[in-house]
Formats: sequence, C-alpha cells, structure tokens
Amino acid sequence: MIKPIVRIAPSPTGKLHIGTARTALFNYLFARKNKGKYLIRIEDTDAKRSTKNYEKDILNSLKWLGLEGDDEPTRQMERIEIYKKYAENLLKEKKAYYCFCSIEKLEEERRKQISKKQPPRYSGKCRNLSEKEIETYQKEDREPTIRLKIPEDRGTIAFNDLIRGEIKERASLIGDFVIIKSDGVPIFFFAGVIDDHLQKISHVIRGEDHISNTFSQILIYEALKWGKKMPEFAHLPMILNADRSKMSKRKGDFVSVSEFKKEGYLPKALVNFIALLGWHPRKEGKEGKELYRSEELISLFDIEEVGKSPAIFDKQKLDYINGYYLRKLSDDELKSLIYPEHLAEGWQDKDKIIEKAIILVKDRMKKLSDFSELADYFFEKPVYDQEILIFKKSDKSLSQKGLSAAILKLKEIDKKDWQRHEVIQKALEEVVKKEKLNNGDVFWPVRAALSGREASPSPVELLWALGKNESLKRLSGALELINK
RNA sequence: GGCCCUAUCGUCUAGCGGUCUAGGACGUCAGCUUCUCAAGCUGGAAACAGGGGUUCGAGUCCCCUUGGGGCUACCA
Repeated sequence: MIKPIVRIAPSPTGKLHIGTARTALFNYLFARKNKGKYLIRIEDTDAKRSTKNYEKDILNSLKWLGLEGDDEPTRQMERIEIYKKYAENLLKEKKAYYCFCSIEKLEEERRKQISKKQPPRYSGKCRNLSEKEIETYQKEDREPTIRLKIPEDRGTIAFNDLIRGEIKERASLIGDFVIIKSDGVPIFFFAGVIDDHLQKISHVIRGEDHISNTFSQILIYEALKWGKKMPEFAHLPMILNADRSKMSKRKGDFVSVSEFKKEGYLPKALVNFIALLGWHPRKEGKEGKELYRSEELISLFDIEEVGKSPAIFDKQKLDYINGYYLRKLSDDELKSLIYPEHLAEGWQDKDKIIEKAIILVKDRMKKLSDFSELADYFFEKPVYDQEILIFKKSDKSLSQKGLSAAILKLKEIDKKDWQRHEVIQKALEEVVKKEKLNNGDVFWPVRAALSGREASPSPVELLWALGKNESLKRLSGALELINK
C-alpha cells in the first residue's frame, strides 16, 4: 500500500465523544500500521453550536489519548473562501444553482411530502431560475443557498466500503442538496470533499452514520471532476448504550473522554478498551487476556478485521481493563495521579499516609476516583457501630477478649519493629495461641477497629499503615465501645 | 413511512463450506486462599433470531421474515 493519509474530523459542538475517539484511534492505528499520515481537521462550520472551548476539549482529549495529529490541526472556518470558490465554479458550470426558498417554505414542503408518504426531498423549484428572477430576488435582499444539481441520468451510485463491501443507492432518491448555506458557509460534507481532496486523503475512515452522506459526497466529487480520484471509504459500526440506543449523555452515563479522565480512567485503558469495540485481532492466539498496549494494537491492526454490527459500550469491561493497568502502575506513579485531585477535602498527606494507603488499596481500585471511598479511614477516624467489631462466626465476649489481649500485646512492640509486617503478624498469632482463640476472634475485631469496615485490608497491613500511636488510639476506642 | 447498513453466549467477539460435541475476553456462579474484601489461581453455566433454498455437507453462500442500528436539515 502506498503511504496512506487519513484524518479525524471532529466538529466542536461538544466535548470529544467516545465514539469520535474510537474513530480517531482507528484512523491513527491505520496510519501508523501503514507508515502513513494522520491528520486532525476541525469541522467547525456549524456556527451556531461550535465553540472554542469544545475545540480545546477535543484537542486536549486527543492529546491525552496519545492521538495527536502529525500536523497542526486545520479549521474549516479559516478556509471558507476556498470552498466558496469551488462552489462558484460549479455555479458557472451550471452544476449548481442558487436557491431562494425560505426555510419555512421548505419545511412546509417536507411536511406535505411526509403526509403523502413520499420521501422528503427538495423539489428542485429554483433549479431553472432565469437570470432575471435571480436578480430580482437578490434585490429583495434574499440570501440564497447554493444547491448541487443532481444529474437526472446518474442511475445508481455505488462504492466499495473497506469494511462492508459494495454499498449502493439510487441517485434519484437524493434531492438537490445545499452545499453552501445562506450565510455563505459550506455544509460540512461539501467542505469535507474539498479538504479531503486537497489534503490528498487516501482513506476516509468514519462512523456508520456517514454512509448515506457518502452518496452525496460522491456526487460532489463527480461535479468537481474528481470522480477518478476519490479516497477509499471505511465505515465503522456505531457505539451503543446498554439499551441499544445511540450512545449519548443520559441517565448520568458519561460519554466524553474528558469525563472518563476526570473519573479516573487511564488513557491506555481507554484506548485498549475502545480498540476492542468493533474490532478484534484475528491473528492473536486463542488464549490470553485482551490486554493490548498501543504498540501491539498498531502491529495487530487491520481495517478489514473491523466488524459490521454496532457494539454496546460495556463499562464493566472497561473497569476491568482500567483496574489491570492501575495495578501495573508503580506506587509513585499512582500517587502522582491520585494526589491531590482524588483526595477528599481536608485530607492531608501526613506521615506518608497516602503512600501507605495506596499500597493497600491499589488492588481494590477500578478507577482513580475509587480511592477516596476506599481509603477514607486512613485520613479520618472511622465512625461505626459496636456490632461491626464482633466476628460473625463467633460472639461478642470472644471478640472482646481477642481485642483487649491484642492491645496489650501490641503495646509491647517497639516502634521500630512496627514497620515490620512479620513482627506484627507474629504478635497477633501469639495472642490467638495464648488466649486459645480462633484467628477471627483477634484479627477481625482489630481490623474492624482500625478501618470501621467489614471489608478492608488485613489488620497487619492497617497496623503498619496507621502506625503505633494512631493504631493504639483507635483500638482502645474500640475496646471502650465493645465493652458497653 | 422511504432508503441504507446489520444479526454467534448477558456484553465484546473468534469462526471467512467439512478441523464446531462453536473458541476467547468481561460479567456471572462454584472452589482454592482466608479474619473480611480485593487481587490471583482452578473449574462450571451460558450463543449460531426464525423459515426457506444452494450443496454430499451451512454458524459460514443466497432469499424471505423478524429484530437492531443509521440516514432522511441552510446539524455534523
């Protein structure tokens, strides 16, 4: 394959959507795999909804995911004159025409067609306006749109989709469509054709929602006499919500990359996960976890292996992958990601408590934001009921006995030895033996006293993390509570 | 409604006519470990939407039905 040039063309009318991120990733993977080029183009021709903030979010998010473009991003609004020039040429060649129909009129026309069960399509009313009519309309200050004239004898439009094979549609189903809006701004797929051609884009890899636009775009290529030099097309399956609807923000689900970032997902986890939505490496062995780093993704990727049917976004699998990469992080790396964004207000990193907390909580985290919930008792004294101190498989008196004996024993341990797990472990074991108790009668109440929870790391680990003073303070508090 | 795309476990998918008593991953269940939870390890349950063809032979090819998705704007 000659070196391909691909592009991701987000429109800044919202934050970077996870679906757009996936399209970007596939473009990126395709370019890297084939030693080609990957570009970013901001399609900001929707003047009403586009904002600079969204553009910033999109660019930052792409960067965060490691999907920066090989050149500086281009913006369509900065290239308006170029598109206009091409539209004017089309006008001159009578392949396009001014349309003075008002939005209201068009709306009415459409309603009528629908009520008659006809496909809504532009009637072609302004198709054969005389010079004179055009002049009078212009004098009335009516701003026209420019529409492309669909050749009547075009027959069936077909193209070969890299993922789906041949796709076709009858040209007669398409009405003369607007290429330049009345404010002089091109419609995105007109600008897109020109940009793709000028940037020598070789492969257009985009979402399935653009399949029907492709037919219109082919008509534009042909009108511009670029019909022989069209790029290859590949349409990716959609990403769906759990209820099979198009993935969008609702029910508190988040869909933008920056929200996933905020929630504490790692870029490599997100990339790993979205790569597997609609694609799976064929060559990879039958066994093994589906954990791929970016480099593996590049070497494995093949556009023809992309699936055709929509994929549901399964957050549980994302959580699994994220947890895996979180565990692979070094303690220092994890700390720099958690501190200070994911600490609750007022929490301080005193006595290196956060470092110890991280070590103990690491295996239990799915995402960075889990930390505050999992580790709160390291930073503040837990509040709990007496009940929690009693070992379920035993009773209150034995738990009391175990707890008080443990306190006495632990007091004897030297502060220096407190850092050694095996010393603390042995001490607790000795208590069990000496008092003729079960492990649970000692370990459970000590652990519960320190964490205030039914589920937590082991008592030995908690003792170590909290230190002698704080541990003993919590333990004697617990003893008071259980003696009540 | 019209047009286009699509259909294997709950989910993501492997399968590109015989090797499929359908494989993997997440989830789920059970067990191991164990004071609890998590992690880890071991094992189990779980799917070819339905109906017609083609063929010696169909999850794999064709058609229909049904389901799902997309598009149907002076949004992208």
